[in-house]
Amino acid sequence: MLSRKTKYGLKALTFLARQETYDPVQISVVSKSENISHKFLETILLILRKAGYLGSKKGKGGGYYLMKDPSEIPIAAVYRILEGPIAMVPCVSLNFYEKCDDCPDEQTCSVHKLMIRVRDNTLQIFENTTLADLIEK
Amino acid sequence: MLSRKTKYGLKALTFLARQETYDPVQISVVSKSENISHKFLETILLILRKAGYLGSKKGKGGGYYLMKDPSEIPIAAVYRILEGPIAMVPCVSLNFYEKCDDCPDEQTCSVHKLMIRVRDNTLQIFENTTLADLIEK
DNA sequence: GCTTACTCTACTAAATCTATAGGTTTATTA
DNA sequence: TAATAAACCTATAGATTTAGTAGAGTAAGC
Repeated sequence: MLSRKTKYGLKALTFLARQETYDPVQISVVSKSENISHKFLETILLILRKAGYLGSKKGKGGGYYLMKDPSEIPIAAVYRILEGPIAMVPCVSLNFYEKCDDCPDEQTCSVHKLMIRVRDNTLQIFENTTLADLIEK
Repeated sequence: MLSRKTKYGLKALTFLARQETYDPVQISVVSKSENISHKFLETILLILRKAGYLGSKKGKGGGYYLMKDPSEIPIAAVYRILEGPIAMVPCVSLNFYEKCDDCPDEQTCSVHKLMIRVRDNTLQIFENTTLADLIEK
């Protein structure tokens, strides 16, 4: 299941990518347009800013804006920041690898092999899709 | 993330599928071999039995056994029983469809389109992989 | 009728998710 | 320079889910 955090984050990013200019857009404008709680969106945008995808400006006329071209923001990156590992089990994660405590041998684990296939497939989509692809009709 | 319930369920099923005969295997045998809490596995196997994939026998010499040939048990079915929808958002789920409360129009939703692609890919793997495929080395 | 092993209901502890509250900081503008 | 606007930050609360436990009940076999 995709968390609301990630879903809202993606929606907010596409909203910003759809703007004609990259002038700052207020949180409240995004939150109203996309039906997202203002306060919740605040924390999400903050995370994306700290990750370097958004810039912000304080005070009147302030808001958030994209720091990169949408074509340079792969979904995989956004997903990892907001949701965490793309893999369904930590033992097949490339960026967040962890050994399963119950599994003595990954090589012979049936779930492991299956989940590698799922990861490769999902990864292929997430790495090769960028924000720019999402804003096309 | 794959829940432990599903992971344990898949491991238990492959364990049963690897047996030479389909004589009943005690929960405790499976739980020890696969490092799964006995009581937790109990509830998982019960679910799989009620779904028709396992049979059980009570009393001495009792246990669980497969009701179908491993090649007739697609991973997708097991996943849906134990984990729920394969889709990452309910609005792209085939079997558990639900409208998103925040989204006014699915046709123009960028997340929706993306998640349909992910679902199709994952589904393709889960539908075309059976228990029989998992037990091969 | 005793033992074995599955069945079933209910419960709990911990973690995670989805926010919300409320004050702080910074920038603009009148 | 005072007022205002808007992001920044920390903490926390409520709901839900997960993972596992407890313990009594039921059926099968010897």
